[in-house]
Amino acid sequence: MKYWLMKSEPDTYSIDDLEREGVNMWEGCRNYTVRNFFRDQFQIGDRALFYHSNAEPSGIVGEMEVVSLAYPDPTQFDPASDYFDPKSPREIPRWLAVDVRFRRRYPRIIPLAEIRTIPELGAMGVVQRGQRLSVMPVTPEEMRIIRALVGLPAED
DNA sequence: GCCAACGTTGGC
DNA sequence: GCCAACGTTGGC
Repeated sequence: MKYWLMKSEPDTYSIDDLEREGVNMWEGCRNYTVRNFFRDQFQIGDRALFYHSNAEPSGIVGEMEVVSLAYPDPTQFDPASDYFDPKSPREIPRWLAVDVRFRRRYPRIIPLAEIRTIPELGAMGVVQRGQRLSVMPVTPEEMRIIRALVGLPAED
């Protein structure tokens, strides 16, 4: 099982939305590194931290579970979508999506400012200057530390 | 709202 | 295939 961190602006899609809906298609990623993570590394059962970006405060707000393998993101073919990509060939879709399921909301937000104070979390992409990937891997040790911050066991 | 960082695009 | 211009991300 792999661990991930996935960012969303809560004004666009928040953990409240995911908690209400249960399962959601994580669509609209238009970055090749993220596309390759989806294609090559995402597995059903992987866990992901839900991170609110451009938020007050920005930080980790809960966890979700990957419940599908990657599949072509339908929004790339939808002219009405903000994510429409007219250059993506239908036969070889350029962009992928995965389905995620709500697992838990943390009892409190873990703000980015707090993550920055923990030396063992210094390698996380989310604390690194200029790191803008919306999906990035998290190590088991980082996951353990983050869960401990909110009183959860390392395994669940 | 500002702006640094960096991925992507496109001219050549 | 280089690289400048442009657009986007996202913290502050």
